[in-house]
Amino acid sequence: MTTTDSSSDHAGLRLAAAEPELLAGSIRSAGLKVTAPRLAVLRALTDRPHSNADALFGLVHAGLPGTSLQAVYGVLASFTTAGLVRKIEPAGSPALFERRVGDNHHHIVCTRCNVVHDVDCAVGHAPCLTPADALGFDVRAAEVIYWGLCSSCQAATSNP
Amino acid sequence: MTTTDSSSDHAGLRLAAAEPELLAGSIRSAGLKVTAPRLAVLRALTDRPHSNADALFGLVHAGLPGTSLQAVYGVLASFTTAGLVRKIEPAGSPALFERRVGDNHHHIVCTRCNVVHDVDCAVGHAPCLTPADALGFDVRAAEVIYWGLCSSCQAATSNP
DNA sequence: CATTTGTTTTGAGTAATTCAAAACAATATG
DNA sequence: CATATTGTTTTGAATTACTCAAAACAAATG
Repeated sequence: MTTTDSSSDHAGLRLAAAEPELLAGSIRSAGLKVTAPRLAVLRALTDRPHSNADALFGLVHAGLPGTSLQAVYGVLASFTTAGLVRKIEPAGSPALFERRVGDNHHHIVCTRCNVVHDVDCAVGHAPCLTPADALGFDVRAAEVIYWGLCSSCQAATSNP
Repeated sequence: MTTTDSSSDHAGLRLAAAEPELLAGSIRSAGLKVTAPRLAVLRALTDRPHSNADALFGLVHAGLPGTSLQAVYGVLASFTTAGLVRKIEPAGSPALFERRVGDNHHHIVCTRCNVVHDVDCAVGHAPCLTPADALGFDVRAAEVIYWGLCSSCQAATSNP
């Protein structure tokens, strides 16, 4: 664990020290207790958006060896219901998580290497939120996933 | 097994008799052998689009008790790769299958009762096929899922 | 009708995730 | 600041949806 100097609040914010406080702050303001596994998951997710539970477990466990995979699942579940992270579930992939929430953004997934990137939708502000015929549904969200080949995989495919 | 009268091709098509032939025809023209489990799965999928493997197994097994769940998975896999059915995988749900393929249509899912309906996209012919920034991807498909409350669930929610 | 090729059965295995009880830790309270 | 309360994590097991592999079997082909 990094040295958390509790008297550091008198000084100017140094980035390395400030970051854990920011993470703790967002956990606290989501109404959740701040714990070491939660900080570690949130930091891992900051560094590696679109990670799955297993990858996050690997990152977290490296710095905090006591942490269990189930704890990571638990942290992710509480974060997701608290609106602190967003869970995405592309076909054929385990669930992925990201901190970018509250905006209406979508994803583009490479069918070959499975890399995921964020994309904003083409159609203005609230893209595709109105289907041609909502069939009486009260539509609350529209989820768009683009599938294709990322540029590296296009390159790898043309020169094999 | 229904009586397959191979001499029936001389007569006019009766609907009850014609249907198995139509099903067989589409299996054959997908380059697949026609078998009883395949006919049964395709028929079940005609009657109940957006079914999962388990539900299809139930329907198929009722009429063809020898059929195994793995056979249903096998049939669905071959149908999917042959382009005869489409597999959709909404978040939090097992995979669903439908016969409506080749057109660009999307889905609307009830967050309460999980009912699924087809929808055409609002934005013309190839909806959302162009993300704001494709990030160098060669985009091949766009998948849209709308989430909301279906009309029955809206009613059930307002008068509890 | 025999052969080939593809399909299904049977049985086992796996990945991702969830559940439950007990141990434990963070915040609220006296 | 000690303690109670509540929420979190650990440990261990279970479950769901799905895949794999070998042997038995059936459809199409010549």
